[in-house]
Amino acid sequence: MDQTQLLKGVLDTAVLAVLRRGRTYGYDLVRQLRESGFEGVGDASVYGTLRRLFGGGYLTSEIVPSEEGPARKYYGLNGAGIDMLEQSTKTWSGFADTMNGLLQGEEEE
Amino acid sequence: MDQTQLLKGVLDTAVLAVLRRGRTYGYDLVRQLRESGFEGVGDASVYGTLRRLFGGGYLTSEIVPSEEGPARKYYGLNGAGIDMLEQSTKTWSGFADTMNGLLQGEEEE
DNA sequence: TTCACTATTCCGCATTGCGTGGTAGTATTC
DNA sequence: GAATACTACCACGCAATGCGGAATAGTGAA
Repeated sequence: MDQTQLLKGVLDTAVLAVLRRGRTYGYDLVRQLRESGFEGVGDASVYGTLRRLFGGGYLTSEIVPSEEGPARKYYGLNGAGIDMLEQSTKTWSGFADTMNGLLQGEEEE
Repeated sequence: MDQTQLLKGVLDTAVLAVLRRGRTYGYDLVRQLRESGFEGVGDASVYGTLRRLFGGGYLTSEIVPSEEGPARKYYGLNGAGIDMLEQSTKTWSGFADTMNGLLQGEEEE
């Protein structure tokens, strides 16, 4: 009923997609995701995703002092991250097509 | 990377969508899902989904003896199931739009 | 008879990944 | 110094899928 379960397996892709627009830190990433439509996304989920992606070698990370709070941890895509984004974009597209076909009663051929 | 995680939160919708084409039993439903594109879906996942949906009051169920094996358990949509399908179709559409927007770098306004 | 295979249903365990609630630290304002 | 915003992160729980296996029923082969 809610997006919770839909998010699974998609949040990493969403995070990578936001990161493609430019480097950011977790707190801001959450904000961007919510503005993009994932309103209910939890910050901890995003931090966890960032941790997983970074641990998997898909992201770069750099700590930058801030003047309005604690230091920010900026993340950015590296080569592997870009590859993964492309890859999972394809997976998503195929999946979405399958889903849409099913939902529309596919009356083609 | 694979569809495993993507399936979560979508399998029920997919099952309902297949059921809208007509009543069937689990084994055949698995076959239809695989033919539709969800190739890796596990039978136990589908049976679990059917059990959940039936338990939630979204399906009718009827056991029919078969001549080629054990009795089949036919499932069909009832009113609640149809409502749920409509509802989750909307949720899915919104979600997919959000995702696609993110992935396409949304250069609109 | 026993073995193997197809058809069909279902259970238990492990895993993955998101949410909730909580912790903690810095800067600003009162 | 108390409150509030900004920022990062952890531990625990839960939901849902996969995997492996079991059980039932029928058919055909060894």
